[in-house]
Amino acid sequence: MAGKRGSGVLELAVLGLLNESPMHGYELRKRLNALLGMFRAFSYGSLYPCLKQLLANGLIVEDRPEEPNVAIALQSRRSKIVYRLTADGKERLQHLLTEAGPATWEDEGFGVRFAFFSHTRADVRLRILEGRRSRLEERLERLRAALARTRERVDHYTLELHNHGLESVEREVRWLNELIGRERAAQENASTSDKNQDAPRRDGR
Amino acid sequence: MAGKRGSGVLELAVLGLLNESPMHGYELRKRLNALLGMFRAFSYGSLYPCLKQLLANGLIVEDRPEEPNVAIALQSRRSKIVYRLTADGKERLQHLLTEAGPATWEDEGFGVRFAFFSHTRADVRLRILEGRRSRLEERLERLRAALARTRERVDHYTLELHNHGLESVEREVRWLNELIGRERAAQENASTSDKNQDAPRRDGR
DNA sequence: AATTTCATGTAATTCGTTACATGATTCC
DNA sequence: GGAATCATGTAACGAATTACATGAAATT
Repeated sequence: MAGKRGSGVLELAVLGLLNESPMHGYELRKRLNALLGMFRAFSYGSLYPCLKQLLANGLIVEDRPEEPNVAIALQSRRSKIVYRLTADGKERLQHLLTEAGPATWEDEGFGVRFAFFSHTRADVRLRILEGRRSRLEERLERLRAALARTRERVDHYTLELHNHGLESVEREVRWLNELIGRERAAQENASTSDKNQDAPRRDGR
Repeated sequence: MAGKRGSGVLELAVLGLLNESPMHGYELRKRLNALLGMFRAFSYGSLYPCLKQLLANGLIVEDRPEEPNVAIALQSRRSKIVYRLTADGKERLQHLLTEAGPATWEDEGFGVRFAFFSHTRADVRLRILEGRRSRLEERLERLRAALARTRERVDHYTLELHNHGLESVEREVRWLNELIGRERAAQENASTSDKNQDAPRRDGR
C-alpha cells in the first residue's frame, strides 16, 4: 500500500508547502530552501523524483494550465507544471505531522514540522514540542553521563567540544520551554471562552 | 587509485581513533559514539564494512593475537580482531584532516576534525577553525538576506524558527572566535622562543 | 543454566547527492 | 543574438541505516 519511495523529510516538506498553495517544482525548491535554509538544502535531483512519486501515489495532482477551448496551439508552451494536494495528500500530511517514528526521523523532521506550525492543530503542536524536548533531555542525560565517566581522561579540545555541544542543547531546551509555556497559555486562554479546544484524544496506545 | 568505498565521516573517525591506539571493532564503535555523541551515532552495519574497506586499501592491518609457537589449539579463540594504522593510513588521515572538500563534507567533518585536534598540527587547526567560521558567516549572510526579503510575509512560527537558528549560528561563530584567538595567542607565544613553528606553506592554489 | 554483554559480520533498503542533458524565457 | 535564469528531468553513485544472523565470554 504505502509507496516504496517518497518518505523522508522531503516528502513532508513538499506536502506542507503544497498545502499552503499550489506550486510548480522550481518554485517549490526555492521556497523549500528559504524555509529550511537553517538545516539543509534540497536539489532538483531529489525534488522531481519525489514529486513523481507523490503523483504516482495519488497524494498530489498536476494542474497543467490548458484551457482546451481558448487556444489549442498555445499548448506548445507546456512549461510550469503546477502541483496541488489531493484529499489523500492532506490526510498523509496530517499523518506525517502527527505520527511518531524512529528518533532519527523525529530529529530530522522537527524543523520541518515546526515550519508548518501555523497550519497545525494546537494539541499536535504541543505534542511535537514536548516530544522534541524529551528527546533532547534524554540526550543531555546520556552526554552528561558519558562526560562524567571519562572525566579528566579527555584532552582539552574534546572537553571544549563536549561543553559547547552541551550548552547548545541546553539552550534549545530553554527555547522549547518558553515555546511550550506560550502554547499552554494560549490554549488556556482559548479554553476559558471556547470549549472543545481540547483534542479528541486518540486511542491510548 | 582511491577506493570506491570508505569515504565519509566514518573513515576519518576510524582512522583518527586508530591513530590514538589500536583497537578492535566493538571498542571502536563505543569510543566513536562517546566521542561524537553530540552529532551522530554509527552502527556496526556501517563500521565493519568500513574496516573491511580500509583493510583492502592497506590503510589498516589486523593484529590477530596469535602466537604461533605457544598454542596452536588456542586459535579457536579467534575473537577480537585488533586493527592498527599503517604508514599509508597515517598519510591518509593527515590528508583527510587537512584537505578541503565540498562544503557539505566540511560541515559534517568539522566535529570529527575538532575531536582530533590534539593530534593535529597547530597551523592545520587554525585553518580548520577559520574555514568553519567563514562557512558559517557565509551562511549567516544568506539567511539574513533571505529573512530580510520575506520580512513580514512570514508567520510567527517561521520567524521564531529562523531567529533561533540565527542565534545558534551566531553563538557558534563567537565560540570559534574565542578558540581562534586562543590558538593565535598560543602560536605567538611559541614563536617568540621557538622558531620554525610556522607551517611550511603548501602550494598556494 | 540462563541471561546479558561482547564481538563480528551480511543483505537489502533508504534518502539523498552530483553530474549530466535539455529546452524555454527574459534581460541586455 | 548572447547570457542569465527559469524549468524539468535522468543515471549513477554515496554514505549510512535497519534488520538479520551468528557465536563466544562473563555475570548472576
